[in-house]
Amino acid sequence: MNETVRPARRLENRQQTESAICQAAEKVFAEAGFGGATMQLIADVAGLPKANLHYYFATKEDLYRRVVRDIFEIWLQAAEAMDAAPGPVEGIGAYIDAKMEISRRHPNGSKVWASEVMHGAPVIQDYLETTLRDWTTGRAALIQRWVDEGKMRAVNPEHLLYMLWATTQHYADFGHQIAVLNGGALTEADWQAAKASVKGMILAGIGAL
Amino acid sequence: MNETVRPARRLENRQQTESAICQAAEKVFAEAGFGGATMQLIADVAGLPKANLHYYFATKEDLYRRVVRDIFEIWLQAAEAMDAAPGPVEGIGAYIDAKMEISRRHPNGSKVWASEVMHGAPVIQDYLETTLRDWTTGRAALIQRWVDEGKMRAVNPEHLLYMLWATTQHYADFGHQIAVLNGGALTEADWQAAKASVKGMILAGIGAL
DNA sequence: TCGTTTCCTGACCATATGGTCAGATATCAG
DNA sequence: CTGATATCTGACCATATGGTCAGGAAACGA
Repeated sequence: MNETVRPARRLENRQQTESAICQAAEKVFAEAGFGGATMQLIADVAGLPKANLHYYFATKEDLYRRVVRDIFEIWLQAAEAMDAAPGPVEGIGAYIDAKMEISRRHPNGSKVWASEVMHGAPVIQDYLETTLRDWTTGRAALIQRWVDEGKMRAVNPEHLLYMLWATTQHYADFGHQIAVLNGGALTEADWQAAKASVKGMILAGIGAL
Repeated sequence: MNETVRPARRLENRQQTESAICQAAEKVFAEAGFGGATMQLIADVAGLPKANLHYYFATKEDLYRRVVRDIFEIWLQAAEAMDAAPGPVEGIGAYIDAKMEISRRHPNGSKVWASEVMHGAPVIQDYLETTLRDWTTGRAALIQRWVDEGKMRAVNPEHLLYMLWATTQHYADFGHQIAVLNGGALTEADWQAAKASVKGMILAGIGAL
């Protein structure tokens, strides 16, 4: 029951295997969607027998839930950059940087989340209604404070947040489309340009530049 | 072979049935993804026997391809508003209005497209490489012209287009999430506010307001 | 009316999938 | 070393799915 009781050797193995499964699952779920993904394929990618997956995750949905939760945690952490900031230029700028970096490093997680929401959030409805809602309310209030203090143009805070999510996640979710139009995957320089473009547009849009 | 030869009664029936199938398919594909959608469910939604679907569309992929193509056509039409415009305020403003309206009226089509692209565009790769690429090149040139004429701030035209797509389609693709955060589906007033917010932010962002 | 073509459909099939389970294997505490 | 526990896996199963097909019904031209 208690994981701290579990011996070192086994615990290490367990974490390693679980991590491999999650990584494989994230990739497969992102590329095929929940319905299109198969436990067999995830097992193959992870290099494990299918039955072993069911030892770690009872059902496909359990595994999926874990993958979605992971990306959500990552996003929540990225938001902390926004809180300590003295104003919108630093706060929103840092948030954009962080979100863009996540789109670059975790494109599959972003896709899984997008897919889940698009399908009506059947397994993460509670996250939306609790954690995300609270988070949104708090940041909207922060933005409103900046507006009241005359640090930025009077924009609707919620819609600004939607725009931040939309623009940054677009580079993950629609990465394939962008790559095709770009004539190949984005280079380091391309990513810097993308980041600068998004930041420049939005900061100018809120009148903070 | 030639459809104009087909008698009126049959032609009318055929179009009606085909339309019903496409409408049902769009809904089901959007809600379940390509892999998760079943011909049986599409048939049920359309109110037809499953075998009948296969009379109109040989395979699931054929039907899917049709649905994706339909939304793509709609988007292409929306772009025409941009061309005749004398400058960015009218052109981009009209484009945002049109895209937002499509997000509102055809959220399912937008989701199907997003899902397709996220999965690596297995069936519409050619659209991306031909039609969409040409379209993008043309509009980027138009935007660059506006920049050169001093009608707007010097922004990267491609990234501006990505931002336009991201922000407008977000209201369709993530409509569920937005509805939850909004405490219910967007009302007419909410949509007007969303439209105004997106337009205001972006037009200010490109220095055209 | 009549033969022809198009349209429709229930029943069926091969296959793939999520999940199970008994038994083998490895690791552990004592 | 030994018994107990956790981990692993090949073989298996019930079910669901995309797709087929033979034959019936409806619409058509003449």
